[in-house]
Amino acid sequence: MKIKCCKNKKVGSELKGIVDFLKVISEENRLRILCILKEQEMCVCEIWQYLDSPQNLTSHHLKVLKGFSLISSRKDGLKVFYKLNKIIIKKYLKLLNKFL
Amino acid sequence: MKIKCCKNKKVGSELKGIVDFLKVISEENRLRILCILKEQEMCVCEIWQYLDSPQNLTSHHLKVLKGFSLISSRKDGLKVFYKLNKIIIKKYLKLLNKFL
DNA sequence: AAACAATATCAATATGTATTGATATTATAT
DNA sequence: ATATAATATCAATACATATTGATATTGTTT
Repeated sequence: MKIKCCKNKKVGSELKGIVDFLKVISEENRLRILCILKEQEMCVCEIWQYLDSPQNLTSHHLKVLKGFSLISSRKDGLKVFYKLNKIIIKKYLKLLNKFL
Repeated sequence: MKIKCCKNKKVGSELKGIVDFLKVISEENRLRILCILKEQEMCVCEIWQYLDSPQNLTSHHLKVLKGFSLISSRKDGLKVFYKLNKIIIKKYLKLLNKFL
């Protein structure tokens, strides 16, 4: 019996990567941020009002998402605009679909 | 600006459902259990040895997965065999892919 | 330079979830 | 009936993560 995700080292570490990705997106605010940014680029002040979540908390979630390269940002004056990193997200989704 | 996942009630509750699903599978042992069961039906005593996770903890994770209908079980003497509920899992993956 | 607006950071706390150890349950075998 | 094997449950603890409140940073406007 060769169970891939338990015996194979490469597959095992891929699985850990997926788990980390899932931990990041399994939070309501963060998943919502991704959904919002799927439709359009947006600045923080708009995002946190859409979420109905305080500014600092939203900022923190954005940092987590960015730390995982699921989103990227550009500065424009006072504002910081975030946008979705569709390629990275697709990569993880593909991997997840392969595993499940 | 009509951001679906924030304004639309139905979409919003779908999102919460996805989050719950993601919370369940974003745990290494549980995801691994799903991967194992993808390949074959298996009893608890085999599963926990594959995972290298104690019996009671494995049993607990199985309960969580079953509570979400991601797996189902049948009894055969002393042993309990678990198998993947592929249809439910596919349903959630499809939904997730729609959102991201 | 001072005031303001948008964003980020940080420490403290709260909340949730995984893990452990001990024990209960269920079915089988002697 | 007793002993054993497989699984499940439960309370206690440990650990991780989200949230809050206060403050810092950065760029803009006057």
